Amino acid sequence: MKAQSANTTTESTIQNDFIRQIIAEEVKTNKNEEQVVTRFPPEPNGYLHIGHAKSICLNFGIAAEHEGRQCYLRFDDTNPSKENLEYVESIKTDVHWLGYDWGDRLRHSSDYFDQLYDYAIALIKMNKAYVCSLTTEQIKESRGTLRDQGKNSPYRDRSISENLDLFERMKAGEFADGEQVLRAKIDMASPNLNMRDPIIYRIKKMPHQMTGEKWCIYPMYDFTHCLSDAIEGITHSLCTLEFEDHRPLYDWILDTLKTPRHPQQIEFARLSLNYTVLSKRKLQELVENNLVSGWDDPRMPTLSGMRRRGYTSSAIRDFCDRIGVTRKNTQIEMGALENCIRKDLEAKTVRVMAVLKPLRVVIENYSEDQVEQLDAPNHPDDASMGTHQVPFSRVLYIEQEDFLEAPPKKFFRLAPGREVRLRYAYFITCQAVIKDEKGDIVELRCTYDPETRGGSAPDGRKVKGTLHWVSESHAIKAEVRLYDRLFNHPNPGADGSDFKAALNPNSMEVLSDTLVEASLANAQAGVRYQFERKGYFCVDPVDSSKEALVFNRIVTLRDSWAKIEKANKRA
RNA sequence: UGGGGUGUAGCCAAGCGGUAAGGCACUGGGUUUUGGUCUCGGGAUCCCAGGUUCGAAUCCUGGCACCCCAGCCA
Repeated sequence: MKAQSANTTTESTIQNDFIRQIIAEEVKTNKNEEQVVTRFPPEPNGYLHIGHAKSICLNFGIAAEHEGRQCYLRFDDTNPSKENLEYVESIKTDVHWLGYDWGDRLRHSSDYFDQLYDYAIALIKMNKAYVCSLTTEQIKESRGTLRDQGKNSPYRDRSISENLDLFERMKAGEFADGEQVLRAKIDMASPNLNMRDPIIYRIKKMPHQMTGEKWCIYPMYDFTHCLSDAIEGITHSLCTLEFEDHRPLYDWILDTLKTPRHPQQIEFARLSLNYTVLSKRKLQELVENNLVSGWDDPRMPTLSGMRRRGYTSSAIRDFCDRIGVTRKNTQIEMGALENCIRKDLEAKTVRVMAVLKPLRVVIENYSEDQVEQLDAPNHPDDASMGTHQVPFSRVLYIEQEDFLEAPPKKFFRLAPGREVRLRYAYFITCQAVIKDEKGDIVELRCTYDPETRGGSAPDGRKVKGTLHWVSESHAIKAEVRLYDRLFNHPNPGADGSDFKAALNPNSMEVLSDTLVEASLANAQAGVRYQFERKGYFCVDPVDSSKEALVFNRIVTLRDSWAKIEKANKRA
């Protein structure tokens, strides 16, 4: 049996956020005769990030909790100038990886272009929409400001037949981009800017990733989204807070067109994480300026980046469960995310030894030609995970930071004359320190106690420190990439400066002389390990090969010695 | 002195008139062949001010702070 509690990743906490409460109440009072249906509606104009994961978990999660289990994956592709198929594919990959399946409910807003066009015609016929011939600047001017109401367009009272004709000609390509737009006729005096005769169709003479050359007019988000929801039979249209002001328009369109269904829009706060940025625009900027290696750079908060880094989807789902869903703008600490991945990996990961920054150790009383295979459990608290063997010999390497000539208080590791345990092996005592001409330590001469094989002394004597190690002649050289937070400011760019100025120059440290234990010879791409005492690592799926292993550090272990060290320095 | 939102511990977050859950972080102890894990313990009177009530984080009034909105982006 595992020592830790069972509900780390398999059982998720029962969620009862305000949205689920609303839905539960409605189900109870049978408001929706149909079942609960949701949708995740990304625009394919970038890669998904951890913020999208929150929405995915919410939408697919809620659907899964109700009869029918329906959640659509809908690409909101109404702007061909920003969208492309590469993004579509990456989004599908990421949603699946996160553990969700849309079944046969894959849709594009562009699937509805014909219906949307008909709805626009209907609006015109109801005298609720008109073609406006004002220029972009004129529309902007007449819209008014936050304080002052707008002015009616001189084209607002065109006849229905003229509007029908003009709209038809817009569709036929008779006008240039920007020359005409279709606007909903609502109220230019509304205090809500979205209601001041919003544009619902614009001319864009460019091919669309899905519909090709068929259209040169494209519907705007506000017109498209509510109708797409209605067409699909979405019952609850969950979106982020900035769309709150759009809800009256969402409702106006559906009410005015008397759609058979009227989904309910509910807004929640988007995720914000400190020490990173979660905005497709900013992430794209990092990619385009080569400040990271790509959308899947392991330092990126994108799902593809986190996946490559070694994050598990279960940890991300757990994270989304823990942060909750509210209407409060908050900033979550990176530590909360790290806690989730540590917790997940703690239970699942095989323990191995890897010396990141090696220091040579010669065991003087161990014969040169001897090699012992020592048993090492794969997991200290889960015998069912089995064991593996690690070779021990006369020349070893330990971590440089595990030896100090002049150890401070509470330093339990190796020092001249001190005895420590080599994990799963023997107690060793440092007898001499060898330095080069510059005075740098290059080697330690130690002795071992043959009686302590396996790591405990028959006489009952204790040692405070246990070090990880590798055997020189058996170890495998590997590259290790130590990742740290991408930014060194909790809220990059918040003070009005360029967010890129807050980039952490030390967000990646590449170690090329790392030595890993022999059992890692066949480490497969994407597999995660715990390097004992150092952290969780993942075989890089892109750059690693059997000949040249590359490991990414997913996250460090909690390090209480680092805290003591810090406190020592302060004192 | 336009409209829409939000304010519970350092960070999240329950609470829905009956006397402040939980998690993360921090911190103290125990266990431990990872200074890991596990485990036990420690912190708030709920933005402020009035009011209603036997009783308010929860209701009312008035403030204050912060966020969002003036793309032919989503």
